[in-house]
Amino acid sequence: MATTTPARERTRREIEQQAMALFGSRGYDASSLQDIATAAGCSKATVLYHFNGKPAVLAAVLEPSRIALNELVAAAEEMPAAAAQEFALTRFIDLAVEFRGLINVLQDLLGTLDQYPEFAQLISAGLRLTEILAGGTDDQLEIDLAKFAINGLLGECRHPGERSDAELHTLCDTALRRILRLNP
Amino acid sequence: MATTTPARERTRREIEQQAMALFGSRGYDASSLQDIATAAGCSKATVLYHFNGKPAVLAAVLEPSRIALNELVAAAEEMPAAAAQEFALTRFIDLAVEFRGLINVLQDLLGTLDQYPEFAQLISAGLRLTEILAGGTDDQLEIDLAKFAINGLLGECRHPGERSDAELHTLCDTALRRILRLNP
DNA sequence: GTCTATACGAAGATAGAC
DNA sequence: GTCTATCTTCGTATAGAC
Repeated sequence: MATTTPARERTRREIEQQAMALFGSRGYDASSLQDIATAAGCSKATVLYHFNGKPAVLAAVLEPSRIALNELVAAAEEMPAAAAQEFALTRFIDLAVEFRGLINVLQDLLGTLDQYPEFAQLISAGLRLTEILAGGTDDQLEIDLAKFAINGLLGECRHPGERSDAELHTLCDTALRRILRLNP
Repeated sequence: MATTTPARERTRREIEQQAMALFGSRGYDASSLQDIATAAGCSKATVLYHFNGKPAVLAAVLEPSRIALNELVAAAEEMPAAAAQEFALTRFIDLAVEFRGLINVLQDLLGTLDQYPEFAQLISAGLRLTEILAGGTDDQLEIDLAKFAINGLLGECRHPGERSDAELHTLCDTALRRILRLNP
């Protein structure tokens, strides 16, 4: 079962890759199924044969970041609160910088994301991350401040080319530490 | 010229109000011209007679907040930097809370907003606000932090009904003061 | 001046031929 | 598996009734 899919999944992966490039550069809404199909060298119907609608294409594109976020949260939940907070802060900034091309997509969809069951796990991981970043406190204000910080971070990661990875990293680290009152 | 438009502008205002309600509850993209026309009790073509395209409807809906933001920035620019910073912080939070129903719309459109000349002034006012909130410094990190704060604030104002105005106000005030290192 | 009726191209999605 | 043809609805544009 390891020698898989010689030509079988080739089209699917091609669609996925082209969709990722288009979503990253133009955003989700501005990338039509026709655009994706043309870029992948197939027809619109073929895209919809491999993926059950446009949101499913997006879900496939976001899969690697979803897995990474889940692993981050799972690892943090094994730690005591203070260590988890520090761990989540640094690792989440790493993730945001690494996948920053896709954050455009998330921001495009944040308002309607909860309408798609494909993204339920992504949303719940985001909520758990919020609580971890808040340091495990019960104080609703601190939890809301952590959410505030995540929103700011997502907004900052949307403009590729303006900053280097290192600059973006510094900015996010400074902002999160100030909001969460964590020393560097 | 004061006794104006008995029935003249009634349809226009009705369209504007219904569009504001729809944009606020469902977002811009999810509200079609047909939805707006039906809610206003007229046809799609009538909407387009009064407004030169869907973005023009949005511009009309955003007009009050645009004016308020411009007045805020203009007033702040008459003050010394430190006073302007404090003034902009408190007044901008007031505005964000007051118009929070429309912030969904802004977030929907932030990625493509610069494609519409209707919103150039709104964007430039936002940029000037960022500099004022940064306290008039030249430090790019501090300016970026102010932008970070605005992004967080916009993100927080999107969920109506979850918090009271007072709670939202407290949250934004705390977050902005922590990021900008301003004492309460 | 105000509005309705109608048409156009492009979007997402489906059915059925090959 | 992949295609063409077709459906509905979207935003937009125009012609013409009142």
